[in-house]
Amino acid sequence: MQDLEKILENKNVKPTAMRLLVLQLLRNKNAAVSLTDLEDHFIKSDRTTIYRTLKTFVKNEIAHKIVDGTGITKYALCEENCHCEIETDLHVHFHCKICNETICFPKNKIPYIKLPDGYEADNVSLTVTGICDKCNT
Amino acid sequence: MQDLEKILENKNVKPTAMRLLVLQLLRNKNAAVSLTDLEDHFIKSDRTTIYRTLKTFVKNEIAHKIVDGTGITKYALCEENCHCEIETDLHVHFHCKICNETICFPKNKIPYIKLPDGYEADNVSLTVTGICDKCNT
DNA sequence: CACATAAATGCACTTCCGTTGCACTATAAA
DNA sequence: TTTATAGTGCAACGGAAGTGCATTTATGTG
Repeated sequence: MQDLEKILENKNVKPTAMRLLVLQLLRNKNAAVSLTDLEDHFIKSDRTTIYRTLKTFVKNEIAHKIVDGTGITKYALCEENCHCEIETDLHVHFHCKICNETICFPKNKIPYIKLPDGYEADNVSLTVTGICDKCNT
Repeated sequence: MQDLEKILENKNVKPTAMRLLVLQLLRNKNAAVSLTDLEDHFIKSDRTTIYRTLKTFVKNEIAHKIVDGTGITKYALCEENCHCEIETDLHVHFHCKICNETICFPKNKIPYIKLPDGYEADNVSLTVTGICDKCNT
């Protein structure tokens, strides 16, 4: 619990109760979570507060915003030493259409994409949709 | 115009007026379009009709559904001989955060992603976000 | 300690998009 | 012509993201 505060302070984010709770949950879950997930979990807290907490986390490079094709924004903790650089820090995500979970594949870095002249990339997302190992018969 | 009907009939879709219009627009645009885009363009037509037209197109492999990270579903025509197979038919998409357009890079096929044992893929999306050549200074 | 300021939180509300149910219309088959 | 089927239009719902404003909590200063 102590080190959770450290994580926030290192990113210049004040360790409020809400932030610590969200951070803790993100850390214990290896799947990406949505705003609604958090809302259902922290029933005493307001949606807006959680919403803004996540926004702060993304802005201060504590968490990633993940696009998994469901249309619902998910969030997951950045890896250690992540600076959200597109060449080095981005990995593949997998969305299971059965259990509806979205998980990170940190080992699978996103390969380099050569764009035509004039195009400039600042983010890349690669999502695989299918059936995860647990849901696979 | 004649061949538009052919395209639909080849996919077992009856060539109604609405479908021909949507197909024509998708063909002339090299960018992916959203339901709202079409709605704004065909102001005399109902949203639901266009929605279902797109749904039919996707089901019958006339168009792709595209995830570009904006949270808004976009659509683009399948390439010739596309069967929406993940190994061969899927390509990279680029979303420009300035002009808000999403375009296809049919030349950039999505590289093969090796998943852990037990995982089964049925779709892959790779989207690059940034600034397109037209919006780049 | 008292006060002033700023940050964080909670509540209400809005907007946007996707989706569905139902009635109506046009088209194709008998 | 009648009947069935497919397509279209209208209305409405629900989920999710986002905003404005009031209230509470934390922080700093005299």
